[in-house]
Amino acid sequence: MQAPGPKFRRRKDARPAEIVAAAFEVFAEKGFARAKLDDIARRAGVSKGAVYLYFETKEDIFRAVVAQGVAPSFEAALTMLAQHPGPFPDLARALTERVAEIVGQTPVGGVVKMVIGEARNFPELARVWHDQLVGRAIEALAGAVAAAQARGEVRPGDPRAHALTLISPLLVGVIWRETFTPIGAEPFDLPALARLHVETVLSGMLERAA
Amino acid sequence: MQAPGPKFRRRKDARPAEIVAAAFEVFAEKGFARAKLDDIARRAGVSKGAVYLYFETKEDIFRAVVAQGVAPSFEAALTMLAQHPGPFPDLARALTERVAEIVGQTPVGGVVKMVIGEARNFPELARVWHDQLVGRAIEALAGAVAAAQARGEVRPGDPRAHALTLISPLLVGVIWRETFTPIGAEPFDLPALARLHVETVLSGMLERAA
Amino acid sequence: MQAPGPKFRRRKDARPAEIVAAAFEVFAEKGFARAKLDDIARRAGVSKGAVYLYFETKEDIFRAVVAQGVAPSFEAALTMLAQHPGPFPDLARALTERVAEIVGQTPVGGVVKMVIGEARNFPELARVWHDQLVGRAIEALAGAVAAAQARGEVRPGDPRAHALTLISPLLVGVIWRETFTPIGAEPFDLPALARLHVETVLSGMLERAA
Amino acid sequence: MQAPGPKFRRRKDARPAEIVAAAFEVFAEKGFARAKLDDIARRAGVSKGAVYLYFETKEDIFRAVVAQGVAPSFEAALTMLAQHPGPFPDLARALTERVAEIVGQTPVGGVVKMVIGEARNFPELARVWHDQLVGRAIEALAGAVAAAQARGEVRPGDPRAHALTLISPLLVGVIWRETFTPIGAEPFDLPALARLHVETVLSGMLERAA
DNA sequence: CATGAATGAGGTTTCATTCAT
DNA sequence: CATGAATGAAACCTCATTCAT
Repeated sequence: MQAPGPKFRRRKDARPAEIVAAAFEVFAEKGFARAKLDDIARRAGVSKGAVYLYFETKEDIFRAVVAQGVAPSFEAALTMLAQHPGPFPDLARALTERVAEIVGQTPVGGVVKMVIGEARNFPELARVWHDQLVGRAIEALAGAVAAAQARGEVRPGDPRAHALTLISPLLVGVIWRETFTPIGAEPFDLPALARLHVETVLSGMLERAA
Repeated sequence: MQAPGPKFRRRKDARPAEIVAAAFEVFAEKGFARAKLDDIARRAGVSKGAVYLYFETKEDIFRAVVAQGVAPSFEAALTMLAQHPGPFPDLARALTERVAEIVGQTPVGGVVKMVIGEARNFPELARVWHDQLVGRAIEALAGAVAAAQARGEVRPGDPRAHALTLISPLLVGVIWRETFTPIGAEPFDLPALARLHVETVLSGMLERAA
Repeated sequence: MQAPGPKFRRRKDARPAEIVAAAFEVFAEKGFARAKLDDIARRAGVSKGAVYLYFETKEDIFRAVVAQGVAPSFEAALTMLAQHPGPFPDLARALTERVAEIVGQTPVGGVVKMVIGEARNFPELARVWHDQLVGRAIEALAGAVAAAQARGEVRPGDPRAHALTLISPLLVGVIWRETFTPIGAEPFDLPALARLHVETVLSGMLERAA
Repeated sequence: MQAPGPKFRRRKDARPAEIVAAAFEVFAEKGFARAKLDDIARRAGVSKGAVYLYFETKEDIFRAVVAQGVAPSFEAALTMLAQHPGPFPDLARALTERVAEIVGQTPVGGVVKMVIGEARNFPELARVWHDQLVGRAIEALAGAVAAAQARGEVRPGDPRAHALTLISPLLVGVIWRETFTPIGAEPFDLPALARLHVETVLSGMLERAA
């Protein structure tokens, strides 16, 4: 009933990761809707049908891509945040440095773009990203700020707002890279940005010794 | 000089704007690909065919939405930036306050989301946004920073980076509102955030009187 | 060293029959098109590839199912018909009783459904069923009726029509069971139906003793 | 609006019926699964897309075809059954004659085949057919039988079984026509069959005047 | 012999765009 | 100018069939 065709090798274990990797590239490049299954499959080196051996639908692949994007080594940064005992400036410097590294060396940017662009269409994904990453990070950082405030290290003010002040430029830096660098806009040097930013903000946040 | 025409003459001229307004809502809600011409037409109160009397393609509508969705509101802020004569802190406070207002009272958020999500698919739009808005804003702000640095008001460091430090939290605040508030995440109070942020950063940016 | 258990000694010869049995269930449940090779293989306890060691195509399996689904059970009834020497009422009673049994104890119903539903798509199957079973049965029964008419036992009238009168309710009973019982319709008691029916019809068919 | 008007393009009112008619032919010929939307559209003289202006899915078209198949003038027969006041033999003769007519002149046969073949996959359709047609007919006929039994006109026995005896040959006749006539089997003359059958059965059902 | 991962043609469904009215 | 029925090119997804292991 169906036509024959050539075969390839069997790589059951490796396939899903290969497909997710290929899908990541295509989704990051085209967005969800313009990404074609055909492209994903071709880039993964498999047939369209093979993709459906591992994922139920195109949305499922997207979910896998975004969910996997949560992982990359932010865990370490979050743990650092939650447990850091020392003075606030040290924490802030270590954290922004670490985040700048991650952001510079992993493709989080692509995922961030996807999450922002498809949050309305995939609310579960927005929720996962909030609950497991962004929300946790903000709360943890706000917690550290509040503790520092209690110790008199940091000036008063909504700790969540302080937290946003601290990490926003890095996020905007990634978005800039994803959005404007491809059309030739001058890029930002993220590590340098991070260093300058953290010192500026620390100077402003810390209670001045009168 | 002519006498005003019949009533629905006015309506005729208003059509394109009505369509763009309707399209804006649909695009902001669904994203480009999931927005249906049918929805746009219905929400604009016209037939699908009528849309094609004013726009060539769906992409054209999108371009119009993105082009018109923001520029007007920000023009004033940009002018303020370009011409502000006074000391840097005054400018920074005026600017962030103005931006927080705009961001709180207009649907820029939706457009920002679209630009980020569709930049790869519509590079001209990314370019327009960069050249006419974001890029200009950054450069103008960086210029003001550089001038203040020359006057010894602001500490050394890449002026563009300083500029990013200054406006990022507001941008992230809008993105947060578009991305995570719909799934129940705690929102940020943007004006309050702006006020706290600008004071913090100013304290840190300004050269300390020794 | 241990002697390998005999568990791997699958009854090779039984395989095709097992597959046909599994296929029968799936076809009866889903119809030809919605029956999946995967289901058939799984239900037969073999791999999909194994199915193709014994059958060329899905259609082949279907042919085997339909061909085997009937012949065995009815052969005896047909022989009875062809050879029955006694008076017509005895034959009619014996036959309907036998048919009711078969119909009650075997899954002919499923096959009947398939033949009716797929006759246009598999004309050879319709032909096989007609030539080897239904047609033969009708002709044989019509022959018995004609003989009885010749002996003056049965009233005049097209013998094939009389034959249809005699067996239709049983056939409709099976179809009812397959079609309407699953949705909760009140079922028919086939043996009771057969008994009442044959007596009614005999009373009507038989020439009245004057 | 009116008039034998423009037969060109826009036929919104006529389309659904045309599509259902075309679909009926294709479904009757191929069955649900092998019927292609393309064929249905082409036979209806429209594009594939146009079909989806009037029906949500292929299944919907099928539902419309089957639901419409319930209508054809059985209503009159059912009313006749429910209200017939006269003696049972008159009712039986009128009814079988009417049913034979309907069955001979309308394409119920095709629908019957569909209902039998797809009952498991479309249980709602089986239910509609049972509740609105077949079940009602059986119950009404059984009611008439029971009334006749109460008047001493008809011999004892389950009234539903008597009802099945009465109408089964006609149903089997239609199925035969759909299943075996296309492959060259000798057809049945349904009106003649109906006449012979009803007389036979009546002779057998009626209480003999002792 | 047996397995099951892989293939890819084929079918359904969507929706931007057109054009007769 | 407006309408909205109609089009048809994609795009997703299924599953019979094959063949390397």
